[in-house]
Formats: sequence, structure tokens, C-alpha cells
Amino acid sequence: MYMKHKRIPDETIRRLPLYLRGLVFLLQEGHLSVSSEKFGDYVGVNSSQIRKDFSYFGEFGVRGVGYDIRKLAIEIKGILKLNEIHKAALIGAGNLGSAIISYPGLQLYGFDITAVFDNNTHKIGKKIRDIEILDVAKLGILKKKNIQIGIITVPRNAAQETADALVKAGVTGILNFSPCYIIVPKNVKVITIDIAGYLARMPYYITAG
Amino acid sequence: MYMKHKRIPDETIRRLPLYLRGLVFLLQEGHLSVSSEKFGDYVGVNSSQIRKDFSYFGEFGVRGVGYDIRKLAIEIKGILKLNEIHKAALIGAGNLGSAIISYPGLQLYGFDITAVFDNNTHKIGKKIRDIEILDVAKLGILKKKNIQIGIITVPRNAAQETADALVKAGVTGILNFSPCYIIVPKNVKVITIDIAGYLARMPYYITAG
DNA sequence: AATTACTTGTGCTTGCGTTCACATGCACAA
DNA sequence: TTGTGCATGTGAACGCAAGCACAAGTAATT
Repeated sequence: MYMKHKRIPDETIRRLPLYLRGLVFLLQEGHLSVSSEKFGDYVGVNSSQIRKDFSYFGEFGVRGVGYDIRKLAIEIKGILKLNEIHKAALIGAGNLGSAIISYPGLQLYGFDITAVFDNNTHKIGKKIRDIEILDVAKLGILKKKNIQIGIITVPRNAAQETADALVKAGVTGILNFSPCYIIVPKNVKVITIDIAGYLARMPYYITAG
Repeated sequence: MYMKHKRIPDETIRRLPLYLRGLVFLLQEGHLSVSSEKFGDYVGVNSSQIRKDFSYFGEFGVRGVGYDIRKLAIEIKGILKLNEIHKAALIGAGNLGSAIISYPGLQLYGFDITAVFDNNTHKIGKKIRDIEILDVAKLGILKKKNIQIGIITVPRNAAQETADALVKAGVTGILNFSPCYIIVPKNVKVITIDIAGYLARMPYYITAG
């Protein structure tokens, strides 16, 4: 097949995990192919949008028929670089940190949290889900373990120093759950998830007037 | 002062909680006024963007000086309807649910989770943070309690039915942490946060080639 | 009063993302 | 082989958002 080389827009990349998830579950439900219309209803995206998104990385559909779910899933995995297991470290073994370690959804994309850190001496040495909590001072071992992804679930005032330490330990991707902006070198990618911020918009949307 | 009445773009609304948070913390640090440049650096947004965003709801700045932090915070609170405490219910007292109940960031915006539900008989009757876990079958009491916001932290396969029950109980805003698309009547607002989905984009950004 | 230094508010340009609408192409049946 | 039905792929139009660049306005100083 002739491979197109269009740039994939950022917004499309943002939707790819959503698509991949949908495809995986459709497969589990026994489907082998799906139309953009049906799939759109399934994941909550306009069908035109879906066709355009898919078209950025080739012609995977068959006119009159639909898309081969398996082929599509493999392709999206390839684009997102999810073909191999990705190890991640989590810093901050509090409530949110514990919840994320136990979060079942991470498996689907091939993530494995293999290291957990905290600065609380009462927590260090204990285990969460069979993973020993290490002293945050020992973050340096991430380099040896070749872990490139860090998840920050520490209190707001410790977020920046934690990020600095992660960068120093060779991490190039940070998922930040602390409600603050953190500064990193240009070669490091930060995605901040401000949970409370999402909730904060709710009254605006649901209040009349 | 003459009040402009421009439509506030959705993307601006999305940033308002971020701004409000920044302003609150600047106040705590003792600042009374701030320039768009400084504030931009503080929250990680371009200064033009900040000026434009603020301009949608009036002229709050003073040329040559900057913005009055207190006035601005009050205004943003007003727009987001965060002037009064908002009660919310949480369904699904698992790891993630527990973490969110204990999440300190919700206070800042004036949210209070006053009801928790689960369908697990082992959990019903127990308490999380002084809040008794109720049987999800009793969701109807939300109407009496006048709770309009629901937070879904149940497993994927129970998300849609939970949403249906919430809608039936009079909820008009749903914050959905289950990794799936849920269907609700048009008058109900859903915001879905797919935690794993954010992480799934990371390898794409950080992997060379 | 005039000068300087500074910062806002905004018109305009540019770029990006979404959606429409239809030509294109495939599969199947007669 | 022809016709029918269906669903993709995409050019084009539209709409929204971001960022530039500068006029307008304020404060402080001389």
C-alpha cells in the first residue's frame, strides 16, 4: 500500500487513545469491522472527524464496508509508540498516587508503574501493590532502570522540585497531577491534569443565566 | 464602568479555573497586582492570550500598572458561578473515588462532596472521611438534598447505568472518570477525564523518530 | 508641563480544526 | 455485466483560537 505522509494534527493525536480504546473494546465484543458512523456514535465523535483523522495515516477503510478494527488498532498503536511496554515511575504515594498505581486502565495502553517514591519516612519501605516505596532521594536509579516517564502526585508546593529531580534522573515525559505549572527543559514533555479545574467549570455549564 | 458583553470563547472558559487558582496563590503570596507578562509566566500562558481572555469580560487592568488581583479573582469566580459552595455526590468508593474525596484542591473552588455511594455491600455503611457510604440504589435522595453534580468513579461497564441513575436523580452535571463515552440528555453536561488517555500520548511525544 | 517607562486593550493576520457534501470506489445481487 | 446501495476519502468552506504589533492610556520623575 502507498503510505501517505501528512502531518498528523495535534488534536488528532489527542483523540487517538480514545479511538484505540474504542477499537479494543469493540474487538472484545466480537466485532471485526466498523463504519465511521457507528464508531463515531460509540466514542462520541463526529463521523467526518473520524474519517479525516484516520485518513491522516493512510487509507484503512474499504468503501461501502468500513474499517478493519484489528488493522486500525495496530496502526494507532504504532503511531502512539505503544507497541512495547512502557515503564513509569510515580512520585507521591498519597491517596491519588495509590489510586493511580491501582488504576486498571493503564494496562490497556501497555504502561507499567515499576517504581514508587515518597519523602515521608513513615511510608518509605512499605509497599503498595507489591511495589516498595523508595526514598525520593534515590530518584537517580531511574536512569539505571531506564525509566523515561514520571507521574507526579505530590502536593503543589513540592511539584517543581520533584519535576527538577525527575529531569535530572533522565525522565523525558512527566504526567503532572499537581495543580500548578511546572517549568522543564524544552526536550521534556509535561502534561498537567488539574482534576479540580475540570470540576470548577461545571457550575458555569449547568447554572442557568 | 461600562460593561462589555462579548461572548466568552469556550477555550477561555477552560482557562479560567487555571487563572483563578493562580490569582488565589499570588494573593496568598502577598501580591496585590500583577502584569499580564508576569502572570503568563506564572500560569504558563502567553501574555497576549491572558490580556485577550481578560478583555472578554471587561477592562480590569490599568495601563502601565497591571491587574488588580483581588478584583479579577472575584470577577472570574462570578463568571464560573463559584460564589457559593457547590455540593457534589460521588459514586464509586474505590481507590480513585477515595482519592478524589480526599483531594485538597476541591476546596479552593468551593466544592464539597457531601454524599458517597457504592453498590458493594461490604462498603455500604462504612465511612470515608466522615462521610457514610450509601447504597447506590438510594441515589434518589440527591433530589431532596438538592445536589446537582455527580462524580463517577465506577468501573467502565457500570458507567452508563450510573449516569442514567444520576440523571434520574436530577443531576445536571457529571464528571466522569470512567474510560468510556456516556450518553445523557441534552440538558446534562458531561466532562470525561480519561486519565490513562493522557498517559497514552506520552510515548508519542517523547520517543524519537 | 513635558518626558520617560511601562502595560493594557484590540484590530488584524495567520493558522488550525471541524464539518459539509460529494465524487470515488467497493461488494453484492440479478 | 450492469445496477444498486453503501461508506470511504477529501476538497472546500467555515468558524474559532492564538499571537503580533501598536495605539492608547497611566504613573512617576524632572
